[in-house]
Amino acid sequence: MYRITNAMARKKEYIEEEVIEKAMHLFWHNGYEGTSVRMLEKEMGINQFSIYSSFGSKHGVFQESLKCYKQKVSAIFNKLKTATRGVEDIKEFFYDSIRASQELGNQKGCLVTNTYNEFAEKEDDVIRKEIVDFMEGLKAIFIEKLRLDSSKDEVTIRKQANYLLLAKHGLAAASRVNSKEELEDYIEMTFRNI
Amino acid sequence: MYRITNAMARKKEYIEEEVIEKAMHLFWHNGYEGTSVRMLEKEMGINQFSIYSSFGSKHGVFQESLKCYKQKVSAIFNKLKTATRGVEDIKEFFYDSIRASQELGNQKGCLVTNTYNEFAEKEDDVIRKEIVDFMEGLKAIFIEKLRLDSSKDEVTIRKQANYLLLAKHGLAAASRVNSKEELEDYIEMTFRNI
DNA sequence: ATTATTTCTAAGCTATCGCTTAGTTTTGTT
DNA sequence: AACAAAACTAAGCGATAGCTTAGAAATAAT
Repeated sequence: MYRITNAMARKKEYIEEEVIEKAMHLFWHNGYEGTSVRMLEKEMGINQFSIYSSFGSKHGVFQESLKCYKQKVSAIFNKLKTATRGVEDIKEFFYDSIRASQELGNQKGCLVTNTYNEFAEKEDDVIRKEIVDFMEGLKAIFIEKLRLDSSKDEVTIRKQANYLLLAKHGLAAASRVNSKEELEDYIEMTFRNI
Repeated sequence: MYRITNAMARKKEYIEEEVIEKAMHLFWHNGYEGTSVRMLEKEMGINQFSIYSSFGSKHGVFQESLKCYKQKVSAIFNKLKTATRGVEDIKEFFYDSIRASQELGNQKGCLVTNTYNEFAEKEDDVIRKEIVDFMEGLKAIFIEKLRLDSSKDEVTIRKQANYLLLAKHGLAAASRVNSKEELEDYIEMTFRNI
């Protein structure tokens, strides 16, 4: 029997934040079901054992990927949050989202909304909470901006609901368009009467 | 050696049109990837052998299911085709679609649009053609109705493109809403400025 | 009744899924 | 150098995917 010591062990040969970013892009492009652990293994550049010891499960990798995504887009969120013009800021938010999606090298819209669609029929409270938080957060910001424009008018419950719809379907549209131009048309169409 | 005769053989114990309708509902509810051949076997009430001898492959079953769906909704299409009011008819088309979806016992929006989303990144020309034909057909009808309303105005290319977007995203929205009321709100929001 | 033909049931095929385990290698402390 | 702890490689686990096949059962002309 050896007594327990504080001997140090072998070092990790990868940085978790770095490999998760690669996983995120894979999930973004192929969806959750469309991404296998073997694919993750290849893309992340680490063995399955390392994946499971770092993140527990494929689901765990996905959760971390979602967090990574949220962090990547947080700059756009903060810009919208601190903006002061009103509805025009919301419109710009969508254009910022398109740009960010392209800069991140991905044309598959919004990872959160893609996930919302894919997980719609699944019973997965962890993911559902992540998504709903994101959507409701966006809705709250939208309503704030709306208040800036119509300081005299009341922001009715129904108007608030419409803004949640806008957040949901607007971002969803980004995942379905065939081109940047098409998405721009869609945004213009959507905002024509707000 | 027996000589070739015209002896008749055993009869099929199922009607292909009937079992395909059941398959369609399964695909509608769970998507293509979310539906396994074992599930089809159970739902259609026939053995895997029969599935493969009748339809060749899972893909074949899906193709027939899409055709079945198109036939089911053809009544709504024809109503829109022969309508004469204009944009108001398009709006009613969406409401008819909601009603039909509920009457067919399914709340998963439009099978064609769901398929469009699920097959977006797949290389599957057969399915893609089915979907594009459907969308373009709908767009053409929309433009016809638009002409009724603005007989003097020109129906620009850009306006036409917007109507394709409307067809695509409007139907897509139907697959993402949480309630009938939400979809109605979305339709109202969409049509507020057309 | 015999025969050819088709449909049926049920078992099994290979490939891949998410995940685990056995055993080796690397590490810092003793 | 001896040792415990952690991370590595690679093989393999049971379950399920889409699909096929072997053989029994049913059919109608002969």
